[in-house]
Amino acid sequence: MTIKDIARLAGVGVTTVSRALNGHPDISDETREKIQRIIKEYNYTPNQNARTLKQSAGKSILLMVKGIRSMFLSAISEGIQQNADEAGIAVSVHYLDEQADEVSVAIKLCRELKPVGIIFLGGEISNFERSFSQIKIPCVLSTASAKNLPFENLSSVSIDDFASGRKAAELLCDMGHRNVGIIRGSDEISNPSGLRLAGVKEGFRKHGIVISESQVEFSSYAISSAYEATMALCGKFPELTAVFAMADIMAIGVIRALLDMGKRVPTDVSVMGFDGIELADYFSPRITTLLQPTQKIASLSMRLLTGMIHDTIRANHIQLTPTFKPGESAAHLRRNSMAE
Amino acid sequence: MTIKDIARLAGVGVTTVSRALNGHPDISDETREKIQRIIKEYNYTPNQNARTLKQSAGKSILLMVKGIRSMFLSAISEGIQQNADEAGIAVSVHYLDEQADEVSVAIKLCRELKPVGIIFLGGEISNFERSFSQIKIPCVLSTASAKNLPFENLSSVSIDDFASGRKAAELLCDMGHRNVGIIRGSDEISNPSGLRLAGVKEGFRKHGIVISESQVEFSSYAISSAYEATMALCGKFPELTAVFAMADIMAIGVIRALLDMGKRVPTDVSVMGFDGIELADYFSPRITTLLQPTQKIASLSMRLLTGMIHDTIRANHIQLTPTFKPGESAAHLRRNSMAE
DNA sequence: CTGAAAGCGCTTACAG
DNA sequence: CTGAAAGCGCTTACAG
Repeated sequence: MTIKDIARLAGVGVTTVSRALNGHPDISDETREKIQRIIKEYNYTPNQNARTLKQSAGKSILLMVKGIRSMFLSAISEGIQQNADEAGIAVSVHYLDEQADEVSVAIKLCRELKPVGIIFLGGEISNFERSFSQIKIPCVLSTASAKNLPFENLSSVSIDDFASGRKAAELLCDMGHRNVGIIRGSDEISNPSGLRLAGVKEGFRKHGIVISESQVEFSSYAISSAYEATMALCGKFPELTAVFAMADIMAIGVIRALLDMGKRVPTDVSVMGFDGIELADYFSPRITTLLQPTQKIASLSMRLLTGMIHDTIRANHIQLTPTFKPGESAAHLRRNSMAE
Repeated sequence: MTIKDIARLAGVGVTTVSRALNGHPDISDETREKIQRIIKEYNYTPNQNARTLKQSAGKSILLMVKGIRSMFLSAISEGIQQNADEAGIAVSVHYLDEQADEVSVAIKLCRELKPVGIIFLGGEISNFERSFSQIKIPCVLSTASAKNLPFENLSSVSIDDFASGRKAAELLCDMGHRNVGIIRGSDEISNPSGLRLAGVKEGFRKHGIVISESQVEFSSYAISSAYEATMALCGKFPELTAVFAMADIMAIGVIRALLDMGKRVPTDVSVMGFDGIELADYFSPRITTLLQPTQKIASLSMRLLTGMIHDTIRANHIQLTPTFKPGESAAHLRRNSMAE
């Protein structure tokens, strides 16, 4: 069943069928209805390959989600898709794992899908530096800031990662913690966890505390990875009274590791997470965390992208602030366990 | 940059470039190497739209994953992709949400991707009954049995859901539980949770216990949904001493709800999960569960599919057995809280 | 081992 | 308002 069959059945040319298919105005109501009836009757759907092969430009946007299992990104992704639905914009979602190069994949997809714009959820700055210049359509990087990148067609929506790290440090300081271990993500300085770590250091420095490398461990976004990292951290920095994990999913591995070492949370060790995923609120203890405004990130990403597509705005870099969400996993340091 | 440009650059015809691209044998080493050098140099990748538009049959398999956020299905999905990688088979993964009709979507994708086979992860039996007859290529349904469906090109790999439900009932009975609440999934009788519920009833009947409708609540695969379901369940069946949740992700919502009602797990109420996702092992308490053999499901699914594709086997329905995994969320009923 | 030509199923100027 | 024709970038008989 092709457009030719429909044309024959309807007694019209293929051009006319194409017009009916694409809601083109130059067609009589009568003809359009007849064609639509036949399409329905034969349950015909046009071949997308042929369509995009020929089309000079598609009309959908591309959503690249890096971190298929991430509950945090899922929440934003769903928000974006909802926003797009409401605006009548088709979105083609592509999932990548943590190691993939999202920019290279996007470049390839651009040729095949010819999207009008792209939203990158959870991208890696270095991938953008390496090859984003090949992408010429409007794009938005969500959850990491692109303000230091030299691209005029790339906006970004993120939290202020440096300030967020500082805030985490201050919250833990206010609770009396002086010996804090840190579980961080990706090892790039310009990525969110690099910026947050710098913020944490700055926050502690204000209180006269220097964070050394022995207080920091790397982890991927797998719970098991955070578990291992915590074991290693406690080995090299046993005096810690609190752990700051840069993602709630990591905090879960952290808490389990602490429990397995016979430590109570938060009585012996406090744990602070980051992101504010749904699971954090169902965990036991409920995870004390810094909540990222996922719905705001979603709607702003869409708004920036459509604005750039319609040429009403230029590339723009928005930074939001996370909210402290008290849970049950962090508490004031007890006097008797203070090292000082 | 198209195949024509490459042909011009290499001083050969497009047919020859196509041959080099597709690893066709009828080409001299010299020519192939020259073409490959140019492809690398210009970083050319063929347009998939044009390719599949023309190709009578593709060579990739389709993997339809229903339940994008499901950690259980993710584990199987990753196993399948790994198996496919090792066998040198390309797989195109498509994610759907719980409400989508995976069979209709697959029918559409077949026309566009022309896959040689499809694996459905987490499908709904009723969708297969409605429209699977339109699919003519070999398919495998994973995690639900298709043995009662009349399709010669559809195999299945699943656990024996009825026996699994009975096993859960027996385990809880052995722990002394007589008043067990059940949090089940999808409301279709022929789907896994329907079969498991029938198994649970059978298991309890052997011990002279009848499970009434007031002991059963529905839940989606969202933690919050299981939380609400548990609240409702405890309202209408307050005497329960154990809850069987048909997915670990539900068990998390169940435990949180019980804790919020001031009940201790497992001291006051035992909770048994299902699936054996990684998170279950990091939760506190560790979730007692029935572990599905995800890696075995993955490898068998691939083996069945490739066997059918190469016509060496016919459609086949394999049922596996889950393993009891003792955790910390279920325990023997304490004497003093026994109702009898 | 190689290449010219047909054609996959659409869309898009172009002409009427 | 409508249709014949060109062409998107490939693959695939076919002929050499």
